[in-house]
Amino acid sequence: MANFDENLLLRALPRESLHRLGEHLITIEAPSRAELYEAGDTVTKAYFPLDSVISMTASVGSAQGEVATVGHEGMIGLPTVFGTGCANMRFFVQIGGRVAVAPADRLAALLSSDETLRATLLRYAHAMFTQIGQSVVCNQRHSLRQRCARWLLMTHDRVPGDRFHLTHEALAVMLGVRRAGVTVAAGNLQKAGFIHYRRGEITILNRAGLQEVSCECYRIVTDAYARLLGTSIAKTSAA
Amino acid sequence: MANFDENLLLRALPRESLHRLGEHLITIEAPSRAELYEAGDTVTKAYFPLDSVISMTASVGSAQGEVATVGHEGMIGLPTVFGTGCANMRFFVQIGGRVAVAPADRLAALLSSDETLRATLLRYAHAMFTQIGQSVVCNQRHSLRQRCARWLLMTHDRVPGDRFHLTHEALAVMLGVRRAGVTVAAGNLQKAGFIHYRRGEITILNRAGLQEVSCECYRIVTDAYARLLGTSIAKTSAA
DNA sequence: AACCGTCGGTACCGTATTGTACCGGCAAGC
DNA sequence: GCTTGCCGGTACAATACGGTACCGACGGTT
Repeated sequence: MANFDENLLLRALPRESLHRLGEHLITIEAPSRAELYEAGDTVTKAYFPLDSVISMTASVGSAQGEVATVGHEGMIGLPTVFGTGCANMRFFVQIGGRVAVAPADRLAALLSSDETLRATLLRYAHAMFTQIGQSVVCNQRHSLRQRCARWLLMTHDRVPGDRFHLTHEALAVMLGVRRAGVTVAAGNLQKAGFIHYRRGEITILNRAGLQEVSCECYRIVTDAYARLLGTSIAKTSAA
Repeated sequence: MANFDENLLLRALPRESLHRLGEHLITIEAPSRAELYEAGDTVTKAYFPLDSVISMTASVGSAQGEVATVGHEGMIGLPTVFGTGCANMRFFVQIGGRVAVAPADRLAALLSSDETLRATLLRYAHAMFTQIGQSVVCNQRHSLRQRCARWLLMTHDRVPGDRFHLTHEALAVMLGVRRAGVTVAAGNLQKAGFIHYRRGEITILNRAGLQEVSCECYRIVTDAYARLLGTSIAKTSAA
């Protein structure tokens, strides 16, 4: 059983549901840039991040744009919950770490018998809906600086500690902007003393400052997950 | 029973499921700008648009930005399907028309007993996921001109005939840009002979032309709904 | 110690879009 | 008939961002 309740979604399950699902869960180490599945793939496994961060992307021409970020507050494998079984987005490991994995068919079997499990995962689907919906308007209206701060806050909430591996290049892909654009925006945040960068290693120094710069979307989405999970996913202070 | 199968999602239901749900459905006339529900509202009714178009919006500061468009291919009331019962977006009538309405508690009761109904609406949720996810990256990368063409195509697919009521002002709010910006973009499309504008009444003249200008997102989302419904929602030619 | 790939800082110009404003035409109401 | 909104066309400076390119610095490899 171990530490599966490091995942807040699993932790929100009643003891019996978690126990039944836990039978089929194993913990694996997910290296950065590993692919969980591609658009069009049949979903054979459900993933519950423990301290890793997964990016969900959609294709735009030949490139990929980030649609959502998933960490210890959620799961990857909603197609199984929806009963379609086919992913229509790409999922890959943005920040390496541990992930709990279960076979999708086991999860599907449990879903049909365990009312509470189904209810919880459907409520998660709704929270995810809110997250993605907010991102639609966020990309419409908010500046690179705001979105950059938001992304850093979201990621900080999902990793242990205040440091994680992330290059300007990777962040640029996520935000759908140029690498040079991120350098300017992130350099700004660094000058303000909110973060510290050093060759792909970023340290969060001042969350309050980042929240000041970030758009409201950070708070809106965080609140939605708090309602789902009964506990806030935002780090309390850090640095 | 009447014409509820004007809604493609209802039409995709097996005869018995539709019959049971139809018992509780009534058709109403939804006037433009009417509000179905606001963010935070308890969902008491489920709506199935017949020939109207509903906009789902999220708040950005004091304004609202469009997240998704729903027409005869879908429904409004996913919180009931997810079992949360609480809307976290605003829904209002973008283009007036008829809507089939059922009490949310009746739908909820049917969902727990009717496996096929539940499966169909969950598959719809997945299609909606795809639509919103694609919109996230669409707003990241595509020009106003492309998004404008896409919006017009999507709306054209959801209304009867080739004409509908829409001001530059309303379209600007939907796309999250200035009214003057829409005037330029739409004027462009008009000069190209793809559409015709006149005081809030727009006529689609050349779908092929619009598809040429529009981004791929139109096709990707349309295909996702085609897989769900078993039939394409795109108008075949029109003009 | 030399090498090379990764990473980030900076600069240039072009363009899409914003903010703001003004103006003319159509339509409905008195 | 006249007025009053609504609707759409246009203009202009300001800005945010894209495309591209170059360069220096660090770090792992041999």
